[in-house]
Amino acid sequence: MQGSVLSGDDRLPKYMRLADSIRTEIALGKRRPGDQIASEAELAMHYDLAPGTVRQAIAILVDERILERQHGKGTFVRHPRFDSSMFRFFRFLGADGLDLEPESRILRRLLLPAPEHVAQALSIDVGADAIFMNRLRLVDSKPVLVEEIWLPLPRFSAFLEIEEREIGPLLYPVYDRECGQIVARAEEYLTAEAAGVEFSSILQIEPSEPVIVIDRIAYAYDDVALEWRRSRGLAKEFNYHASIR
Amino acid sequence: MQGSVLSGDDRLPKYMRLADSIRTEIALGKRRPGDQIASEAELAMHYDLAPGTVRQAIAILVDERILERQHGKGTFVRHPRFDSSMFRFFRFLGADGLDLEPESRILRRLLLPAPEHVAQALSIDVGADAIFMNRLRLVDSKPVLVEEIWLPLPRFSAFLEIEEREIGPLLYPVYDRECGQIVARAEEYLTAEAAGVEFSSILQIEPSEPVIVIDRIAYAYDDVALEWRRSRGLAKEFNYHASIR
DNA sequence: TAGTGGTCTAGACCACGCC
DNA sequence: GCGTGGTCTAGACCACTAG
Repeated sequence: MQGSVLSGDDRLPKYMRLADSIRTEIALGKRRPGDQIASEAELAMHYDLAPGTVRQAIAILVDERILERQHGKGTFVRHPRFDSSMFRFFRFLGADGLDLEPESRILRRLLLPAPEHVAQALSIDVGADAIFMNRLRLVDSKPVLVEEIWLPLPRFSAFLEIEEREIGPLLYPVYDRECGQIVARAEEYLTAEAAGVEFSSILQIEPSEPVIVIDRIAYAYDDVALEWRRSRGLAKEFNYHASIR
Repeated sequence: MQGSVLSGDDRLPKYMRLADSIRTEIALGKRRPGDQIASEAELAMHYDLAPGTVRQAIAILVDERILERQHGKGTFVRHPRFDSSMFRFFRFLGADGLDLEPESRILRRLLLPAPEHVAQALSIDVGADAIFMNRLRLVDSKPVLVEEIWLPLPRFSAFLEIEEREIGPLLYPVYDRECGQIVARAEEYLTAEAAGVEFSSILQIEPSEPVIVIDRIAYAYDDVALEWRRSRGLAKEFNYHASIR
């Protein structure tokens, strides 16, 4: 049992360096969502650490929602599942009172020069070609959400080639399957404005009606920005809940 | 050092029962924000626990933002300070580009029968008398926020007697000082709507302009609901940020 | 029954803040 | 120098899951 050595700055605590090491493995794709990682005892043996130190490292990653523990089974790379997270903001109820996954209709998908705010978020050059996509989300054939989505090249070049019928309402599984890009977390910025002429006609409301605007930047495990998205939805359907301490 | 015994359900882990016990002490007011709690070694001695078990208990309360640890100094009851937390949503910048604490002007303060949604949130009877307060918040003498605030009786009866000039822009310190009520956490619900005639005239905007509506229920350490508040502010000034994983 | 994470013990030594 | 929390060790035993 040749004790492997922790890499990284040895002035850092061992539990941090072990957490970094596991996080990096996941970022590199050596471990994928759903995979089981080595048991605490195995990790302790492998890195020549006390069990408590290993637990501390895993606790960090559980807290970051990168891993999840299942008592009696093992520790697993967590499935990030917030593609349909607009449900955190909007409730789309069907006739039966149940949540509906809005249908998706792609209006445009093409290469365009990235505007400044997008380029900056995605760390690409202003004016460099990027994939732009315009989607409409509908419930009962009624539009509820418009999305503008930007994806950087060459990371997502495969995305332009996919047939439209292969793209369902959930994009992040497509990014993973077709482009090998896993979205691990996101930052969202929220505001509200009057719909205005452009979006009121798309959303079939009055130009003066308020819409919620949600900007989202999605990141990979290694903090590379993968997607910029701006969604506009009817304020009427919007309700957000937050706990503060 | 006669070993005290942990109270509570002895089927629960000891670290949870210790955390409950400390939390209860704070809820009862035996420990107040800013107070230092016993050191880990003292707690371990007092309850006849291993140091690691005590650490685990404290970690829970640190995670709940009830305690905070300061290396080399001790562990303290945290000061909940989110009265001015509208800053998490709205940025009110002065001419110098710095954050401003909006001034506060009380429009009304009186006893009224509680409407249903308020009564439910505060766990009082519908129609029972409660304190209602209407405030306007201003920056550079321009209105930016209107608030409707409800407080339950008899808990807050002293609040009606306070002179208006003693009530500053921050209410929670007043609740503590004058009524002995400490706000420990809150739940917020956010939506947007057109201002409408009533609020557009107060906020000096067009009735069609969008406003953000934030409902907040504030709770004590023992989860008793202390305050119901609805704030309306200019959507233009609003920007909210959230990280999701 | 074997293997996993969850709880708990009983320490040692280090790093920090303060006097 | 002293008391605090932070890191780390080296285990034991319990509770849960699965074959």
